[in-house]
Amino acid sequence: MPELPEVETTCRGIAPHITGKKVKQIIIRNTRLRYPIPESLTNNLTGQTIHQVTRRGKYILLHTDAGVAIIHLGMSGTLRIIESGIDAEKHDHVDIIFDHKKCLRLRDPRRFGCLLWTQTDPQQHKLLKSLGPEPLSDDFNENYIYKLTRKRSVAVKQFVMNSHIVVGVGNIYTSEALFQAGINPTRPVNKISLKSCKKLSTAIKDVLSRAITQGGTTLRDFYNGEGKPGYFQQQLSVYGRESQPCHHCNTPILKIQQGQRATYYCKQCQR
DNA sequence: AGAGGTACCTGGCAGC
DNA sequence: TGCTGCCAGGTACCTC
Repeated sequence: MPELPEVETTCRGIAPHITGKKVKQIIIRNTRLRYPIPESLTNNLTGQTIHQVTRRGKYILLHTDAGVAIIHLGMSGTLRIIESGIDAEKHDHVDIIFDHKKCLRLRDPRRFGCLLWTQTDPQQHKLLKSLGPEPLSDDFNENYIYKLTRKRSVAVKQFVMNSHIVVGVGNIYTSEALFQAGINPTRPVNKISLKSCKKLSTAIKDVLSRAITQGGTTLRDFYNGEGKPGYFQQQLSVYGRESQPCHHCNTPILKIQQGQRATYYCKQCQR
């Protein structure tokens, strides 16, 4: 489910409710996420005060004096704030219960997400260490893209989706950004000019920013920290629009397969 | 080093 | 109604 806008929306949704609050109890109903939830999490996080909620790529970090909880929502995870005491449903794997009777509940049907604990710098954690730059930062620009693409022949769609190149841009927003940039998703990256790299970085920033403003994209099951859906799906130009007319030229939108993932594009507008 | 495939897991839906 | 197969927003890890 979540790409960067959804994770950012989740962070913004939960932060005001848990920042400065003390963890009273942690209930783990199922430790079997992508990586097993470590015992060190319960042992160390209980009794700690969350002093900051931050995001790195699609990872959500809960900072305390004792260490940092690292959360990834995978394909189907949600984090929401509820009143403590509400019955858990089938895929509600973890409750972090706070002093003020609020509960941060992690639900993840497909269990592709994770919940880890680190006592050292989270940026140096194995999972975060080699991530690419944040797409909305100045480090992510046409020169960066141009330099990294010269010796690669992979399709631009797969290049953009690689988190070691740039974080947070998943299947939906890659298709959308490539449409906005007018670039065919199958184009080998080393065939893209500096000028097109500029269009690409600009489009990625624009699509992500607009999606964050809309509270993310809810296709089936994304809800923010307060249980509300996102609205960006109403503005999708190509994603999920196979055979429907392109908003710009009326040509039917194509759906193809790239690296086992669906790609949507307009062959007329994207060259 | 880069590219491609596989694995993890469940739910929803189309088709029979 | 019920079964089967396919698809889904992610990404680490393996091999070539």
